[in-house]
Amino acid sequence: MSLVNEDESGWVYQSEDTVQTETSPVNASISSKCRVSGTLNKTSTQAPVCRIILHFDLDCFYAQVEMIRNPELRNKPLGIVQKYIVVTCNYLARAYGVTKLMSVADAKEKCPQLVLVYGEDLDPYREFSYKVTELLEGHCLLVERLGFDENFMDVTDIVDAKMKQEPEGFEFSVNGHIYNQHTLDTKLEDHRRLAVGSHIAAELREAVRNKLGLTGCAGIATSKVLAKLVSGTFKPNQQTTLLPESTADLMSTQGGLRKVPGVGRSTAQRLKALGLTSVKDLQCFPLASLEKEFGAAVAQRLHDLSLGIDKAPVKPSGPPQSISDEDSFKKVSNETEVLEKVHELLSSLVERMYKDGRQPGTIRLTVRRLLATKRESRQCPIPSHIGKKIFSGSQDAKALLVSLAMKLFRKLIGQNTTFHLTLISVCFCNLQSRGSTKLGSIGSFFTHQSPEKPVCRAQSHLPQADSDTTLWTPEVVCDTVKTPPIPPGVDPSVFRQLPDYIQRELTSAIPPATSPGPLQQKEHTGTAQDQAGQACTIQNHPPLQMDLECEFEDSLTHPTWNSKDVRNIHSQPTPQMVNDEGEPSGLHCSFHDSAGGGKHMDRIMPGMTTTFDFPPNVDPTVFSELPAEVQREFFSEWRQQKSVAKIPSAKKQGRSRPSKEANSSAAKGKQTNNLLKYFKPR
DNA sequence: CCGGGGTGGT
DNA sequence: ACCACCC
Repeated sequence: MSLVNEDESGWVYQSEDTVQTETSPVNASISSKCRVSGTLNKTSTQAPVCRIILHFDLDCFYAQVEMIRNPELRNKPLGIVQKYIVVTCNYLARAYGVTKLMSVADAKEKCPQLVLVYGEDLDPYREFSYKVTELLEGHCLLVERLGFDENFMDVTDIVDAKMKQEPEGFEFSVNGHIYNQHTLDTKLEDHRRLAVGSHIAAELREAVRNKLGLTGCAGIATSKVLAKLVSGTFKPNQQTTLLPESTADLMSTQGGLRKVPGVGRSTAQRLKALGLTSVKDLQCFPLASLEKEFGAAVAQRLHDLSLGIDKAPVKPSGPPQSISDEDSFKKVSNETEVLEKVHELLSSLVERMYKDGRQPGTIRLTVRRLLATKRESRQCPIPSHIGKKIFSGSQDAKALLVSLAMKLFRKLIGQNTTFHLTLISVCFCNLQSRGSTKLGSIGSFFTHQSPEKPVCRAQSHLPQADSDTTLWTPEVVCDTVKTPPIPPGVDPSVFRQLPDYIQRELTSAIPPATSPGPLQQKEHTGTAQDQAGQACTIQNHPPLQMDLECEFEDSLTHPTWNSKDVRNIHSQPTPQMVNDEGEPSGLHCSFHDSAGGGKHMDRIMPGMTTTFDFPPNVDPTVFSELPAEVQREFFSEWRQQKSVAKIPSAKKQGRSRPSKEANSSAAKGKQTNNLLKYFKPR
């Protein structure tokens, strides 16, 4: 990037950051702030100042999404599980000591009543994630995603605009916390601008909460690193503004170098080898010495970061650069199994790719071998005739891609070599926008939508009435409890440190000592090596989720099923609708999943008991012994029957397309009957 | 390092 | 193709 940027206003912003070499690094970080020297060619009276950067970080995002999808989970300690790992959990669970990336066994030990939900299918999270980004983009186009649950935003221009509007004697104030309780000095331009930024952040958080039902934290600062680091100061659902004078403090109070975004595991190791473990160590380390280890560019960046200096602009993310799907497992060691996995992955991928509306130019296959920490990959171009088939939704696409992927696989593994894989991943990249030329470079955002409709990058897991309707619980959850007893199993010191409303939620979550609903523990009649160490119930998450997943999956595996139907069906029910359906509710049956159930179910630890929405006339034991394929097919068909029975019509979602092969319902019906007969009705 | 994703640099 | 980084 060039040193000089010119923005629309005619200002010339020039970075002037030769400060690092100065005497005290700490002072440097303060004085260098975000100083910009403005040379103007327009009428203006003031020197332009620093950028105002916001960082948004949703609170335990996956857990929030699951609590929206199934509000019954709201007042329960909840963990989201992938394979045998609790990847995240809500705050109730955290109060019991459950943490991110804890094993299911450990988590259950900390919190026996922990409710677990499978989170291996990322579609719902991806969808909510993009909804958040899109909402932010509605206010300012400079939005950069970081993972699914964080966004940066450069609101400098909005701040500038608002500043101009304010009357002369306007009283500036900061919304939310100020880091270190530093006092706002309204005589300082930077302070005023940050104060305005804090109000923008508050508005945006409110919008996200009102429109999407999601809470999160925000950090307001003058650079991305600082905004990010400061946003975590007050944790759930709060925001913090960093005034530049507190920069050194923020940086030096970071636990270790690993806390600085940009310093990963390997960099931290190398720094440690140089004797550097704290942020201050790095700040004080001579740049020249750093350059010997890392080269000039990286050294400079690291040094900057240690001072909270981050010149990286907020880069609008736009639509994703790649779309991938992966699966990990204990063992895949023959080509047939590989073929199966690749088929599964591509089923989901092709559908996602189609909904995206772009055409992938490249496919990549990645594997991880047993005991290998490294991954290996091979990639190749996708012949454009195949790419077009994906784009147009042709059912042939998948088979062609599977054989392409298998060629890549052989290139990786060799001909008749033995192998033991623990992961396979397929990735589409080099995504090309097609058509819709008027929309120009952002065309990919909008391709394939009906003109008035913005893109559908995501699918349909959102509650239907999308405006301000109430799915989530209001802010005050339970006012009635004044001095709550501390729930059993909770560390009292931890408990007291929790925010008030969490404490209230926690206590209100103490089991009413009545009948164990479907959410309660179930015994398991353990089989082989019980990896989880103990029985646990994974919340079915259905009825809603099974509806969604089964039908979704089915649409991909069934050449005969027009996927348009699928979108219509699964976009229909809202979570509440499903809940109060009063349906004979398909008893919640549990069975050992070793034979597989829904997507990915077959790879869960053997000892785990799984709760499903289950047809009443089917013997679970018999069912569990069926091949996974058959189980899956059965489920989707059973679901489909239920859905068809109760859903009159529906609209919306996804790319609309010509309903060519419209009715294969007949075929489906037949298959269903064929499958159901395995279970001898009545 | 686990998980299922993503990004960018060489 | 791999490496680093992020969540």
